[in-house]
Amino acid sequence: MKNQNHANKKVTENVQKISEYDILKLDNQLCFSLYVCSKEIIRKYKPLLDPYGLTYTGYIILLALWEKDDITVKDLGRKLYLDSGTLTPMLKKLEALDFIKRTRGSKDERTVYIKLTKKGYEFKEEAKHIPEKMVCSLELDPKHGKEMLVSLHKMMDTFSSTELGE
Amino acid sequence: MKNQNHANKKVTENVQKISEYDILKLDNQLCFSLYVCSKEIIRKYKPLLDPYGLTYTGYIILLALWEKDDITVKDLGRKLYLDSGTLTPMLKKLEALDFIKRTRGSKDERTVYIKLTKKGYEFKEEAKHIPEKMVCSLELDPKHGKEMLVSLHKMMDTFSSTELGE
DNA sequence: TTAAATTAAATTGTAAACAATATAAATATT
DNA sequence: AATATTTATATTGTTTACAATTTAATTTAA
Repeated sequence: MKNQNHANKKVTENVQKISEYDILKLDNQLCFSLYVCSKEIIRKYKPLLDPYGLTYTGYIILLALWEKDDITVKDLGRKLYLDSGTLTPMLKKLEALDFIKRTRGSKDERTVYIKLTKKGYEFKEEAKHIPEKMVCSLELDPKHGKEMLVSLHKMMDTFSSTELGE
Repeated sequence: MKNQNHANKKVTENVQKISEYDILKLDNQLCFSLYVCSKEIIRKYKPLLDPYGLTYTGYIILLALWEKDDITVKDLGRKLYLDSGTLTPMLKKLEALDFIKRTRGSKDERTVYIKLTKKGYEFKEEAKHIPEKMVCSLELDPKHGKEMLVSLHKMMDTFSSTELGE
């Protein structure tokens, strides 16, 4: 008990005075660390994707298509949180690289369907090794990684319900 | 026991077959959710920062300066994970808005020191309300938020040690 | 059935970010 | 001291991303 008291006192001494401005400190800002981590991880992807002529954005488009092929630009945008202003040029590039094919819907001429080509489909086999390499280079504790995923997905749910709502 | 067996069987039926490709699913990719969350949160900052002529990047530069004023471009870049290609034009803009002042070091003419102006310093008072509003709009469980911060900072440490190392 | 409103994708213009390079100052080497 | 190397910032060119607008097709309302 005595000991505990003593310990507490020590802590109190060392503890920094909590200011009303603490909320403005970079280290306390979730968005800043999300922003830095995503940028830096995407930078780490670069050397792994470069050999295939892919950028991170091209890569996540393929990830989406491997889960569900033959999807409209709109649905792709909903899945990836990207709009046509970003997707249209990106998809043209992926088509030029022969990963995908874009075709106007016959029933509704406004929609454009995105389909994987043979090359695009088969690239999945090669791509399996990309996340493996990334996990290594991040030296991330898998348990914390999973917890983070859960929290981030909760957050993402609030985004889609407010803005891109259905 | 019998019951449990039965339950297990049911679960096994419902459970999706785990494939070697699961690692490629968007929902399992940490980077993708970091990327989406940071983008979407930054989007939420926009209406809060617009009235002051600030972008998110300008805002985090001010956050850094409120913690430590009179800092070189290099140190600012280290803190914010940004390079001079991004910072130089950004800092010129902040100077034009009279938030900061840029002055060449007298001892070492290569360095540029960034100092808050009166307006820049006083804006801190106003800015206090920005993160408060953000936290609300994110409806984030504070406990999960803190856990996430810890994990993200661990990750950030690995970035700086490898690339920008000192 | 025509006019108005909505929708999907494309386009245009702009800002952020980075890679690569340039410039100029400081430091190290010979 | 003169040259080479390193360092800090600036510049240039390119890509990603988004907001805002346009175009064309579809749906709704009159």
